[in-house]
Amino acid sequence: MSKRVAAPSRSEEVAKRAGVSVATVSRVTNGLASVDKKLAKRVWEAIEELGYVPNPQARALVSGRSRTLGLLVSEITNPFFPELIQSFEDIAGKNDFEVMVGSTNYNYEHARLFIKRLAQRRVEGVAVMTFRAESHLLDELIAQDVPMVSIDVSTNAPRSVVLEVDYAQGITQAVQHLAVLGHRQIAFAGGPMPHLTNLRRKEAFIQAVRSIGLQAKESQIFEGAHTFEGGTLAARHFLDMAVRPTAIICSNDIMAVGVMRILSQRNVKVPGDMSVIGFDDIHLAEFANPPLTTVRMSREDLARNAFNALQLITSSEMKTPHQAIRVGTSLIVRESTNFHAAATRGLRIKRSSSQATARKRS
Amino acid sequence: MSKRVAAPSRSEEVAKRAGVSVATVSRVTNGLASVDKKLAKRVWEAIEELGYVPNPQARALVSGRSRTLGLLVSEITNPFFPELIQSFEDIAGKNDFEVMVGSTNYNYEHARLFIKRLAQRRVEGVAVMTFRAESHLLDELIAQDVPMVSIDVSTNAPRSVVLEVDYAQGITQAVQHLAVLGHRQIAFAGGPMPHLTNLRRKEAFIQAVRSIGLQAKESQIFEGAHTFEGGTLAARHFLDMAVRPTAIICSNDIMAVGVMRILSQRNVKVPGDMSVIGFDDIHLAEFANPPLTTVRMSREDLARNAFNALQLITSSEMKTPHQAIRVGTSLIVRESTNFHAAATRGLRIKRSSSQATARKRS
DNA sequence: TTGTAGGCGTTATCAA
DNA sequence: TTGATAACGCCTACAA
Repeated sequence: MSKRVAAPSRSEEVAKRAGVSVATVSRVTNGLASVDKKLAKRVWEAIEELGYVPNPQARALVSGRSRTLGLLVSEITNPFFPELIQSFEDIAGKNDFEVMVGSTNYNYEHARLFIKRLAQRRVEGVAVMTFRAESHLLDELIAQDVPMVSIDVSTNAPRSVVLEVDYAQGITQAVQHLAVLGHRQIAFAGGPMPHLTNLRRKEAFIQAVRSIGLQAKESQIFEGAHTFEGGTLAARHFLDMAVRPTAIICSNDIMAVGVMRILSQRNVKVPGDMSVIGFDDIHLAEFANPPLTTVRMSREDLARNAFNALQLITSSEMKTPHQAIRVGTSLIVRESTNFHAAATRGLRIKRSSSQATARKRS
Repeated sequence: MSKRVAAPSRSEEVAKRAGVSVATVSRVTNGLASVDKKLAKRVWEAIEELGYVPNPQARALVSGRSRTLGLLVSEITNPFFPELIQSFEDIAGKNDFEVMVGSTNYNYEHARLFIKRLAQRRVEGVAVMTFRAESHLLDELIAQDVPMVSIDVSTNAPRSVVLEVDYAQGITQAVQHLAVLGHRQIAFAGGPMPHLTNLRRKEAFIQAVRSIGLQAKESQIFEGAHTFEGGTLAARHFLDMAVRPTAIICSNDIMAVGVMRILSQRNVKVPGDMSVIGFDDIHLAEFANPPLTTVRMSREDLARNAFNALQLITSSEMKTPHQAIRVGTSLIVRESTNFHAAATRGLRIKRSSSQATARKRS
């Protein structure tokens, strides 16, 4: 109820008011059982009246725990990340942790500076939520011996955990979804292959296509940039092929939007003439025209798992080191995919890896 | 060069190694002039060799300064904010401040919790970068007597500064841009008027329209939500009017995208049949089809001014209290605006507020 | 169950 | 200019 001004009160004042020692106040605020109920109540009242809040700096100093976590993303302005940041901060906040958010901006120096600040502030753990394997960065963190969780790329450092994204899950759903709609010429527009995540997405695609008995032709796989322009290039490539694909899976939503722009310019209707699928499920996907069918990678899952992993490492000293945590992906069907007239005759859909009938296109 | 592991070194170790006292080490790290050059050099060497980094918690404890700032936004996932957050963190980081980022999520309780955490962590200032006048929140902050900077809504608190966004600047540019293109029936799709920012945008529009000698008819002003759906509603409203506008200015980019969706569905070409202008200049604007002409409110300006204001309050005790800082807006012309065939005959464009010739539409 | 007192790593005050 | 040393606010043996 009461509002103090300026100088926050100290435990000593609380102690005085409650007629106990500061030690008892400390015990109460830390929930140690060994406090007489009556005293505890008096202390809580004093705390309430004074609006006392323990000084986290003093706490950190004596306990050696900063109750601060680091979160490193690629760019805050990349629409994939805000939701991840939000989720991570929420769960961290609920557990009384603050989080320092920083970005690599795809720039090693920029990232290094941030990591330096993390170390200075004595963070208790860092979540490296970037999709480029910045192994130098990981090394830097490892050298500081700070608990770490990363995506896809595992390290052999003792206090680190990796989040393994199951790209295959969602991409397989995407391919099967298209197959059910009658598509047999399915193309893939991927990102730069040096990056592990893109390689895995591509491989998941190839795997998925084969598993329904289709071939994964080289010409139907385009390697470009994960950008709008990358999408336009991919679209042009596929459109100019002798045998046009009837569907394009992009390894990123923004590429898909680029693809759709070119299709629109060339008067190729989506989804009438061409189905398009994205990856990530950023906001943009929903507002695209038409709304984009896409593979969702849940930022909430990523964040929660990252936080929990960090807690695990810090607390239980990890009996099972180098443990990997799986994070799923799943298809979100919107309006950019549909039946394709020219590719109607049935395909046998199957989930196992046994043989399926591949057919020639007429 | 050298990498330590685990336990960071303390100033005492540095002192020992350099053969000085901890006091001298402190003087060196804080750049106090009164240190012998030779000694200082020895200290720096020791610092380097040990990889010593001052413990910020201890520093904060004794200095009473947390070197932490708070940043409150509406939602991190709203594409307007990430750039603002990024800029704010960058400039703060460069000045050795950390920042705690939180969101209201348009939910008072959620915001209150965040503010509580800010107070607990003893932030030295808070930037309230939200566009709804959450005056309760401001009061909460004021009660804690923490330096504060807010947008649009000024308080009479001693240690607070307001950032006055000059909506009129960009909106006037937008209206004049349309006028030059021959538009005379210009409509405005605004957000909920209870919010000061929306009111100001609308008033800026009315002012701008009048200043070029046109009337601002009630029917040409739509009040809706700052959402995609809000845009669709606005578009329907305007499309169904007896005298259709030839251009629509939206007080938000996402509305503009909603407007364009309906236009596309009704086969109204943008910009051929209808020009559309947004507000904010979020990423989405660039990727819209066609790319959206919009009024940009610079997040970088906002962030920089907010940070500087906070510094000002904290340091110089502000000789001029309740000072307001102006932040400009400006038109970014892309492809959603153009000449309108049916509205060709010239308008006299003028920048001053003198009379202009208004003409009847034929 | 409670209180006393030492220490966490710095900075700031005072002598020297 | 430098060095002891007392804070800063809290936690945690250890004693009572």
